[in-house]
Amino acid sequence: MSTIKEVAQSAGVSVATVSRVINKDPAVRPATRDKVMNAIAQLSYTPNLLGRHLRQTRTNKILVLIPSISNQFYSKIIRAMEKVSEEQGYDVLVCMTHNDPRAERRYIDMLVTRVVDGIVFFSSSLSAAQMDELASGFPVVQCSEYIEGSNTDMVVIDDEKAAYDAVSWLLRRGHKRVAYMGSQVRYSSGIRRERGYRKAVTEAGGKADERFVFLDDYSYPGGGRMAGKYLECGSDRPSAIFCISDSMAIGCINRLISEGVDVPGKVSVMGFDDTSIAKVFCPAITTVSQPQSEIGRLAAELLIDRIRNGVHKASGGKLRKIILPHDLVIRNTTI
Amino acid sequence: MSTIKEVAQSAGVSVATVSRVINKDPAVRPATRDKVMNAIAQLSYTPNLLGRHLRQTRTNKILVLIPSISNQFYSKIIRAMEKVSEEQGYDVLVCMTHNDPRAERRYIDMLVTRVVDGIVFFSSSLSAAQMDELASGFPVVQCSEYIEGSNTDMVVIDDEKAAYDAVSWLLRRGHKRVAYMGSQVRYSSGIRRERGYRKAVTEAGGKADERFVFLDDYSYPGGGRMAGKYLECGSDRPSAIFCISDSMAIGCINRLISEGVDVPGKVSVMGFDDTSIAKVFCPAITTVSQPQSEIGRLAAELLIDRIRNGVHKASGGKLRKIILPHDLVIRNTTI
DNA sequence: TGTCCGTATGTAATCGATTACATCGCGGAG
DNA sequence: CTCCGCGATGTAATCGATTACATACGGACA
Repeated sequence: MSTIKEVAQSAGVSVATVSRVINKDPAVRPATRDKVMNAIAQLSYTPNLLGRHLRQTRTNKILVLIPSISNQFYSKIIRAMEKVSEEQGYDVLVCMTHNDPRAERRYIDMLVTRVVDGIVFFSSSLSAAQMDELASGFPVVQCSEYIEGSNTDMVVIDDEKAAYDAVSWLLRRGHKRVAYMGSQVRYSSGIRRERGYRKAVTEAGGKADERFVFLDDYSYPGGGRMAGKYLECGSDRPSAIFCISDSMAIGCINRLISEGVDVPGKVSVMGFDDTSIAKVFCPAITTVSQPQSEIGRLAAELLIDRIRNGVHKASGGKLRKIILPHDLVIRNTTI
Repeated sequence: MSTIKEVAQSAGVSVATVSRVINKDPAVRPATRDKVMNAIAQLSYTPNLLGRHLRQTRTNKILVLIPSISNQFYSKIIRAMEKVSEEQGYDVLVCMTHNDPRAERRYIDMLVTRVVDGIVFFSSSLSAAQMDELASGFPVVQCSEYIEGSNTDMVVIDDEKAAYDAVSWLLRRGHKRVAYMGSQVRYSSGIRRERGYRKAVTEAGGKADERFVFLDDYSYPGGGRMAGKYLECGSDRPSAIFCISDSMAIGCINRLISEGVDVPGKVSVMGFDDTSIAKVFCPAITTVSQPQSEIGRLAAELLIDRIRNGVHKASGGKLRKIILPHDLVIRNTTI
């Protein structure tokens, strides 16, 4: 690989001039520019960004940290982030933590060691203090998930209220009891949704029956397994199930149907996220939708603002916690 | 942010010594090491990797380029890559091209400008010549998809044969005709699968009826839309459908069922990839499985080998094209 | 013609690390 | 007692770029 020095030599100018040409400095004579451009083409030279970034102390890249790409939910959000980022001249990198704190640490290091300019967190295993400390030195935004007690910019929905609304709706529709299917990994959103679930149940005069609070993972198979447990409960089981993801709901519904239990005839099932399959699935899934594009757009904007204006000065130093509205989408898996 | 120089000053040693401590050079006295460690902790110093990488000319990061994370197929493959990479001390970054050549170019620049050490391509919009040129200077592996006529390391399955096997199986089971549902975006794997489809149909004495070759996108809704077109074909439509992805198959099946068409009673539907939902879905989906973990593992190994041993010297300079076996997984959407 | 000024380019410091080589002090061998 | 070698540390070059500052040149003006 050729360097700026070789180009300079080959063009018969100094490295400074080559750098000027690369950076489109108007103060270089057309004739010189041409010479340099030729040399660049000749040697098929591309600047080493490490050198540039080292000098400029910025990289124009942002990192998005998610647990896993196998969860469809992130797809639309990240797409929106990419749109904003592209407009603003930033590249978006995605890394997966698989809820492994060590992996997370390695990727956070990319920020701390200045390989990227900022991070969007979807769930983190940091403590509130650690997160706050990171955010005090680097541009950081929490998205969808957030660490309880932490103070950073964030874009979220009111998960507790969303779950409360969903479960309340089921109860109002005449279901006496509602089962809960959540995540074993205690994502903050999961905790809040469970809280909303319990609140709705309690307020309706019942109390949450621990036999009907199931935990597994976010996947289709996870939903299937929980449906299995649910079926083992015998005939006094609830007539409605609130799942905290669409994948769970689908895994669950398929299991129920294959065991001959009619959905929604015998059991109503509700999902969460309104991912692309929810509308297409048969029966179409009743679910809680989040404004995914809006979430992604805002998160990217907040982050880039912090990057551009400095961690402490952006938005006058004030934190921004944006809570976006959720929405109940009634389809055909509930009566 | 503090630098190595500040740490040196604060510890009362030279930068060289600090660097030695960071890099665990055994030749530094325990007492000095402690002084330095203290200073590091005091200043909460973290090395700037740009500086290090600039000197070392490697970054220990590999980039995985995929069209979009909304396709579940990549999930398990990338997971396997992450495992290998972690063992070998590499970080995995994922970027999405959305089939936009400009976006792809920007991410390839991360390789050319030495921000990452190598790239795994899942589909690319480069020409064969461009890909070959890139591969002649940088570590590159093509995975699942590959550009026809290009010469790089690659890990793939025999898509043509896989589709041929799948469709032949349907024909042998007594289906007189088989419809094809593929991707509008002409991924190389799609082209080869279509070729395999046509070959099977032709060999069985028929010829592919263009009315029954549908193209849309890989998504659930795409499958639904094609099912709509299929239904419009009236009563002389084929009794089996071969889809080139599980999502398509699911979207398709759901649409068929909701229109009262029994699957597999009236129509058999076959998917591709054996993603996690295929087994769980009801009815469970007959599909073509690819050894995803194996694909990911091998692709990462090939790439890291090229990175470690140099583009031209790795594997004695020979290209490695690994073709892995596929497998027909018979479940309940076909008779 | 001499001074001044602006334009185009070169020189060299700099970013933050690594690392080849130099240096220093100390203990053991002769 | 001197010299050698080795272990521990420092000095300075280096990676590949950017950029502040210096300089050379040429033209305008008095």
